[in-house]
Amino acid sequence: MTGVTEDPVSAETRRGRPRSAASHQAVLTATARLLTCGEYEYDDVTVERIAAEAGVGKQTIYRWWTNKAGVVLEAVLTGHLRLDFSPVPETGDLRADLLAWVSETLDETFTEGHRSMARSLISALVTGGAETDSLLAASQIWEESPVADRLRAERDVGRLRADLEPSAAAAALASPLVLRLITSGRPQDSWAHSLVDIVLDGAWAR
Amino acid sequence: MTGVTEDPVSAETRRGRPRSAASHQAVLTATARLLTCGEYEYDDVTVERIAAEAGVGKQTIYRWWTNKAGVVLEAVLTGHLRLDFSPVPETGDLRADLLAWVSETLDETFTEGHRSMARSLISALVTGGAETDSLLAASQIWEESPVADRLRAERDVGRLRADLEPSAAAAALASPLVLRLITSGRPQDSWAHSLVDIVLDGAWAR
Amino acid sequence: MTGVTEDPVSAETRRGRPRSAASHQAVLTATARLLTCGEYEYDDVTVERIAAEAGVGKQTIYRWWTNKAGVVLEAVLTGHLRLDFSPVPETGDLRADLLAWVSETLDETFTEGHRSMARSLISALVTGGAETDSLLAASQIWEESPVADRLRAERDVGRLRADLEPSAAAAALASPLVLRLITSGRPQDSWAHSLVDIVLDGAWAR
Amino acid sequence: MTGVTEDPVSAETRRGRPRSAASHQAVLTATARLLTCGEYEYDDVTVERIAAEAGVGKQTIYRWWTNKAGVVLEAVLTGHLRLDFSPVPETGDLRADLLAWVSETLDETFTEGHRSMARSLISALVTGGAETDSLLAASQIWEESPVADRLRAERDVGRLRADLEPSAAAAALASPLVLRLITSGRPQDSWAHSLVDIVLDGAWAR
DNA sequence: GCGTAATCGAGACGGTACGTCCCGTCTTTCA
DNA sequence: TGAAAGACGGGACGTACCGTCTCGATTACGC
Repeated sequence: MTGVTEDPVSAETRRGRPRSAASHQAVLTATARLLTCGEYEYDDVTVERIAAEAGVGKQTIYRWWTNKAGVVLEAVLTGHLRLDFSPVPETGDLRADLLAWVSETLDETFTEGHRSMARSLISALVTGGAETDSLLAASQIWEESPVADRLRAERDVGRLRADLEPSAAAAALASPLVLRLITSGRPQDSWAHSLVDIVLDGAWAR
Repeated sequence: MTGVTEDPVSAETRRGRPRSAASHQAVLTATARLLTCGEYEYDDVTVERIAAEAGVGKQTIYRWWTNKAGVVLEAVLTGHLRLDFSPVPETGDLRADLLAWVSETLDETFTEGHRSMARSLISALVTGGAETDSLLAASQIWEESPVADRLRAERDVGRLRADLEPSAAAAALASPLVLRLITSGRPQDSWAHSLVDIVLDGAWAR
Repeated sequence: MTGVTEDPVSAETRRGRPRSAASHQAVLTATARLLTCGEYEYDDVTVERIAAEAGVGKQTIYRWWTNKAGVVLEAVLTGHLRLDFSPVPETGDLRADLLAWVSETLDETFTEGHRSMARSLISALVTGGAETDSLLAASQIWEESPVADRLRAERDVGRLRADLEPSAAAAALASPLVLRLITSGRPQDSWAHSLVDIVLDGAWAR
Repeated sequence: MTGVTEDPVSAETRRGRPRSAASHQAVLTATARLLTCGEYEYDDVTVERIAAEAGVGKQTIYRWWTNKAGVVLEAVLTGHLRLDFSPVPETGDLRADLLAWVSETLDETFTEGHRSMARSLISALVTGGAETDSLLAASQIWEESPVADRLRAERDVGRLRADLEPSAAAAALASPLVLRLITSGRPQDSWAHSLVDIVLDGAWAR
């Protein structure tokens, strides 16, 4: 969407003060819009296109970010572009909840829109260089995920091992899904359920 | 393994000069050589450079593959370019072996060379479009990993649950490492060890 | 007429399958067809296109000619591709006849089809190298033109100077038209008529 | 002189950074330099080489001209690249002067360097398409030639017919030479002298 | 009448230039 | 005076042809 948007907010702010904050926002929302519209992959979303979509000069983008990866990454980390992990259901039965979450996640995210966004995020990280790494490092992505939160809660009420590292467990569960998401196709449900079994029960024979 | 553009119909009676398998191979080995020499990242390895290194015309590359990503990906999947996972030690103590493997993997692969290659692989996947997906889908990358092999062996002698899915367990262990590898910096050893505990013992309190 | 690369020695005892005269003809007619259809300029008529149009292998063309210029030139010189100079009218009044011829030539040839063909011929000469030069040198293009014929006839009956070189006079009349044909647009009739006056009357004041 | 793609409308209020006249000039001088240095023919002078020689991006060339032919043609028509016709001697004897000029022109220009440049010019014309035609149409190439100038002067002092069209006479003299220049080899001096006789004396018997 | 040899159409080969697109920087004009 | 517009130098892309080469199939001649 381009021409129609004469945003009243940006119209007023344009007067006395520089539009800087408005432009900054416009870039992030434009980036999110382009990436979610389903028409463009990461590589197709050029800086020029973002600038045009945001109604912003290219230089304005380079004033705030070092490159496209930074823009995309900030769009993700600030929530303009959500890699929407579903919330974990709360039936009281942890295994059933996790199984439900995995299934839902697979169903929800194995749509082209979500895959494209995940790829974009990874691309941004991969091509972004050192400063994007630090951006992500500060984001505590696993620690704040719905899965980690749930596992932490279960541990705190004693249902899970006291020495459990919730972020590690969440990573063990979610990382394989993410890798599958950006690479191969949707895995079998049985494969995903095995994952839950492993994380909960471990591999040892009893 | 033939190129991604290979057509089963053409197996009948192809007219004209047949495609040169030698050129095909030369491209893959040249790609591997460039990516391994430590001098170039994925983006620095241009199609023209590959062609020059392989002593091949650029058009020949585009005759076999749709783009650079396809070339790199096939180089990986055919083993010309190895993402060298360390072998798992065999002391008899599975936990100790996996811990050792994780530590070694972290040490070995968190060198710029390995990270670069991982980034290249991911870039190829992410920019490659649909046909690279199918290439990877057929690759059984986790099923063939040293970790999956070891877990399968342990299961077969009864030390691990009979219903264990080795590839899922291997994914639970390795995927988080891969994601860290291509994104943030080297994780703490303690974080990695938590991962081993989860995969072996599970999360449940005893 | 055989191709420029034809070797008289080889005509005697050639082994193997003889060259196909049919293919040779097909190439020339295909070249003429492509160049006259109005769709292609000289540069657009590639060897590949000629081969396809003629239903002939590319190598067959290179077996007979050294390059495209040779093909086009032979097509012209053998009459497959005619640079149709109109005949000169024969009313008995030389000046009127030449004026009429000039006007008709301008009208007829300043159509895109003819211009394109003239350009093609010139291109062939310009890009063709030494052997195409000799081809043309042997063709006596001005000596055989309708204008030269007419001037020669008039000279032989004593109406023109006995020492007149008909080919030079024809060149003086036709060359400016050809150059205009391949470069600028149609000249004024008055400009063309001045040309006739100069060739007939000369420039001296009387 | 502005480029062929220049648009009169754009003269009003152009936004953004204005086009660099310096780059425009640099391209033309670089083109002339390459074509004059004797090392390259028209086909050897690639757009990339021009850009490099001019210290200019390739895109900048395509921003001003539609193709290489346009560049070369403008270089010629703006005098950056001179098709150096010799000046006509001034002994007072017009016939002797023109004969001398013809001989000198033949000697001077039938060197590979001049032929190469003439071929380049013709190639540019022939491959340039419609917009190069208009460029040339406006160029008055014959009207400004040394020969036309001399003829005009002689007419103005009454030695040549008052109704003589100098450009037509110059064309009658020079065009045959140009055509010979780009096609066959150097003509006989006698042939060239016949040309002068025709232009001065005309063809009629006296 | 059977091999030998050169041709045929077809199309891939190593090259090279093309014209387009994008990067990240710069230089204007406008509000 | 800050930002939009857009040209700049640079460089990779994917396409189109060039002229050569290699296929299987075909077609003549000489043995």
